[in-house]
Amino acid sequence: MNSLTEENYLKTLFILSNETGEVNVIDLSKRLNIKMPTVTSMMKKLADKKLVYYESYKPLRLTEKGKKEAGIIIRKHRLTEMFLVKVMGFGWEEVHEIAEQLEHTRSPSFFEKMDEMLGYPKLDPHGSPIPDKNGKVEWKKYSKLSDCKTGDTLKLAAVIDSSEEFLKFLNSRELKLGLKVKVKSIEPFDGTMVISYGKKQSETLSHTVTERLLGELMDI
Amino acid sequence: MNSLTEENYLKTLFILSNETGEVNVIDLSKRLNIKMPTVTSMMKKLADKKLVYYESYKPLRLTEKGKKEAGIIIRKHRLTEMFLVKVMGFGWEEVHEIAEQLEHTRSPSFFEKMDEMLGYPKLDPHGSPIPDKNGKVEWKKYSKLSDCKTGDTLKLAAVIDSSEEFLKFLNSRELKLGLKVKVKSIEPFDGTMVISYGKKQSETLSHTVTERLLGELMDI
DNA sequence: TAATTTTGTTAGATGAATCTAATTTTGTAG
DNA sequence: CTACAAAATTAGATTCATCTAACAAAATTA
Ligand SMILES: [Mn+2]
Ligand SMILES: [Mn+2]
Ligand SMILES: [Mn+2]
Ligand SMILES: [Mn+2]
Repeated sequence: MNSLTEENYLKTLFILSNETGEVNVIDLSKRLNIKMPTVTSMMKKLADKKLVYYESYKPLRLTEKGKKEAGIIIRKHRLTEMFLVKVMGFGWEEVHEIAEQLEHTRSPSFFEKMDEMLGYPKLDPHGSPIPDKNGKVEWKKYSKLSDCKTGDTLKLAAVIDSSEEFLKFLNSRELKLGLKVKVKSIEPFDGTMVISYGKKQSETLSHTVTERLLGELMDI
Repeated sequence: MNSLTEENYLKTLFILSNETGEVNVIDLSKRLNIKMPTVTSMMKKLADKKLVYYESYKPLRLTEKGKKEAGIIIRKHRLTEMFLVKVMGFGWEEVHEIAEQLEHTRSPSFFEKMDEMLGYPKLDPHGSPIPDKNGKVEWKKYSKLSDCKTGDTLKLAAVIDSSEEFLKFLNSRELKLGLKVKVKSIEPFDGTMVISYGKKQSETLSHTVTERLLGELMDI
């Protein structure tokens, strides 16, 4: 069995790999708020457990075993988020922190039951895919709103950031997944966008916001 | 904030105090499966935090602060058990181990929501009272079935042991809380009882079982 | 009361997960 | 190609929670 600490390293390494391809010690260190020497020694420990390939000064990579275990933790995290929203009535902005804790619960039947009650969902409340019981996951390739051009229409499908602050901001603008947003103009200097969606005729979003919104580009 | 480890000591000390009055190092040690020197040093630490009164060779006692914190953990444990049974459909024999983990979750709103969904229950699935938000709890004084005499009728209200094995045994005999059981005879040698309840005309229970069953004595 | 058993404490060690400081390796910019 | 900066590693310390071994106090038994 892996400790809670090890689980957090595995999960974060898995997610970073899918975000950015290569993951270096410093990346994990920043994401986990843990100093680099600590990360190095944990990588050696995980390598001993055959969960990570580790070679000094080389990028960090999960083994197949590591990917599987990480995927299962992410599964538990995302099922929990879905459960908190759909069954318990939490807002999507409230669930990430709670799931961060519950994801370490050791009880297959607890998550089985959630899955069943939810009707075997494929996505979490933030649009991220829920890995299957073997930790396997298909990552859809969405476009970032920030990469759209004037005139494009994007159907929002996922957020890149599940923090309470960001999601509260989206709530305040009535931005939710499923909405079709149209790019009305882009400020060349800093990428600020003016968009329209639903009843909103023109809403201004900073680049910081638009690069955290993913969706499918609609033709027309 | 207290660590998960500290929380388990507090909770166990609280429960043992109410079970047996005085609690000594050896009692906590046995209940937690932790060696006595470890318990002693943890008691010193909790005393520094004003959660426990500690004097060498004296019984262990929680301070008011300690009782409150312990009560709140027990509240989370018992609300969780109730939630697992009533909302998620687990059997009463399956929930203790899961609650043992979830009780350490740091999220007041998570337990608020459970409480709300359950309609502010006063008892957990094993008949134990759920402490209020300040950790206060009223322990009802029930009679043990093992203390009953031939001819007595006891309305089952709580079990003393929430382990999966014991509750599965009760399930196998269709023994549940709320049932009225009548003592038909008692073997003087070892206290084995023959009882009747529901459709069962005569069921034989060992002392080990009857001393774990609590209820209210019915007159008549 | 004296001997023995039980309970509790002290002392010192260990492993997990973290840190800081110092050093080394790698990458980059002139 | 050298110098500097960034990234990574090594070495050594710290804190938490645990253990074993040795000793001491309290309780029980004879
Ligand atoms: Mn999340
Ligand atoms: Mn976590
Ligand atoms: Mn329980
Ligand atoms: Mn616990």
